[in-house]
Amino acid sequence: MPNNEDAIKFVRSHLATHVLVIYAVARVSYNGRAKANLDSNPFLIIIKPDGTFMVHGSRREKPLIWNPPGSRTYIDAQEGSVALLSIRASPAERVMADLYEVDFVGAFDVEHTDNKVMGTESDLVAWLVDHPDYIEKGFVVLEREYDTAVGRIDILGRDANGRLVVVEVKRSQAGPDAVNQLLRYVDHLLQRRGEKPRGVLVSPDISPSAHFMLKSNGLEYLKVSKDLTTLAEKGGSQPSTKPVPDFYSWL
Amino acid sequence: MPNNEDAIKFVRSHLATHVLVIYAVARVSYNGRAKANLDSNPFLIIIKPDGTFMVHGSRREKPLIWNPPGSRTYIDAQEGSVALLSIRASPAERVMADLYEVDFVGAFDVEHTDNKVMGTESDLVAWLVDHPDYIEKGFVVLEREYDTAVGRIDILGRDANGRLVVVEVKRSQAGPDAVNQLLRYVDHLLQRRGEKPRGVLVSPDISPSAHFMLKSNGLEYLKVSKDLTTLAEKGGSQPSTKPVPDFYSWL
DNA sequence: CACTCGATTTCGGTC
DNA sequence: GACCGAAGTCGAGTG
Repeated sequence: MPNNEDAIKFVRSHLATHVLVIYAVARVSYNGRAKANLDSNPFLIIIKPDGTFMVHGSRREKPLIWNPPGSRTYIDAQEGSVALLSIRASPAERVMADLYEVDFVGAFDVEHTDNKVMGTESDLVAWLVDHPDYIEKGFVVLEREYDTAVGRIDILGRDANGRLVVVEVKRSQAGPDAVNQLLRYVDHLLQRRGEKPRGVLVSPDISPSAHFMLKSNGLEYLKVSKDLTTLAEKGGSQPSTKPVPDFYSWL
Repeated sequence: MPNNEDAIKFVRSHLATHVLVIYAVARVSYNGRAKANLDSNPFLIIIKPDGTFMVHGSRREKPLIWNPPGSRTYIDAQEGSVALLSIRASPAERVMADLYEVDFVGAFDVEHTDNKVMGTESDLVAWLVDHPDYIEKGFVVLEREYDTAVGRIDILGRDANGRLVVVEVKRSQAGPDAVNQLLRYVDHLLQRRGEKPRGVLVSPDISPSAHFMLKSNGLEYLKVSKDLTTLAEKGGSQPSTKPVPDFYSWL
C-alpha cells in the first residue's frame, strides 16, 4: 500500500523548484469564474513552480481543469486520501483534487526557457511597412500601430493620389471580426477628419461572409502570399543545464 | 549511461494507448503556420494517445511548442540522440525534438473523461431567455442564437412598445469587440428590415472604452449580477477505472 | 471539410 | 493592476 505521507513530503519539498507530475486516481473540482467537476478517475496532474496547476486527461491539448500561473498549491493528508488544493487569489478560483490513489509522483528540474515565435501578425506588419509598394504602388506609410479611440490601426497611409488608407492586417484567414474592425477604423477617421479613407484588408485568405461584408461596405481586399506570413527572423533561448530528475513511486 | 534503444521501444509500445511523459535534454523546433525554436535544455514532453504533442517548460500553462490532437508521432535512434517527430497533416506542421539525454520516460493509463463546464455564456443566454423580464419588463423573446449574414445574434426580441431589440450577451467584462458585434447586428437589421432596433449589451462588467463606444452609438448597457454568470447546473463524468502506471528511467 | 464564435480563453504589451 | 488585442489561439457547434 502506498505511503501518502511520503508522497506529501515529496511534493512539498519540490513545489517551489520543480515541475511536479502526479499520476493518481482523483476526484477534481473547479470553482471560480465558472465551475467544473471530474468524477474519480486516473488523471495526470502537473504543477509548475510558477503556480500553474493542470489536470490532464488522455485527450486534447488543454487541461480538463486548471489554475493559471500565480496560483498557490497546498497538499495535505486526509481521511483515506490526499487533498491537493490550488488557489488563485484574484479572481478567486480554487481547484480541489482528492487523490484516492497516488501511483506516481515525479519532480523534474525544467529550466525556464522563453521561445520567440516567428511569423506573427506583428512580423507581417513590419514587413509591409518596409515594403509599402507591395500594398500598392506609391503607397506611403504615415503611422504604424496607430492608437485611436476605437482601437489600434495596423497601418495608416496615403495612396498615390494622396487619399488616406486604413490597412488592417491578418496573418491567417480573415473573418467577420476583421472586417468589423476595419469598418470601425474607417468610420472613426471619417468622423474625426471629415475625410473618407479607403479601407484595405490584407491577409492570406478571407472567409466568404467576411468578403461579402467587405464588398458591401466598399472596402478592399489584398491577398498576400502565405509565405509572407511565415517570414523567418531569428530567435533562440538559453544555454543548456544539467537535468536533475527525481521521482517517487510504488509499483 | 542510458539505453536509448530501450526508451525508444518503450515509447513505441505505449504511444497509442498511454499518456507518455518524457523528461529529456532536447533541442526542439516547430515549423508550420509559424516557426519557433528551443535551444538544448531539459524539457518535459507529453504525448497523448490522441496525437497531442506538447513540450512544456517550467512556466505558464501553455506548452512552449506543441502539435494538436490528430498529429502523428515518430521516434527513432539517431547519431548521439533520439529523434522525436510529430507531424500534423493539415495544415502541414512539424515538431522535431532531438533528445540528447533521455532521463525519464513514463507511460500513464489515463482514461478519457469529458467534463461539463457550467457558467458559460450559453448558460447565461438560456437563463435570460427563461427570465425575459430581467432584461426589461415586458420584453418578449423572438429568437435565440439567431443567424444572420453578419453573425449570430444572441437574443432578438421586442420591448413593451413593440420595438425590435438586439441583445448581445457576454459572460465576462465586455470590451470594444462586443460593442462592435452589437453595432454590426443593429446595422444589419436596420438595413434588412428598415426598422432601427435598440441594441442592448448585457454583461457583468464593461471596459471604459467599450462603454464610451456604446453610448456614442446610442446603444444601451445592462449590468447583470456576477452570480448570474456562474449559474449552477449539473455535470459529471465517467466511472472510475484502475490505474496502470508504467515507467522507465535510469538514475 | 469549412465557417463562426466562445473561452475559467491565455498571453504579452502598454499605460 | 486594468485595459487592449493577437494567438501557430483551441475547441465546440453547425451546415
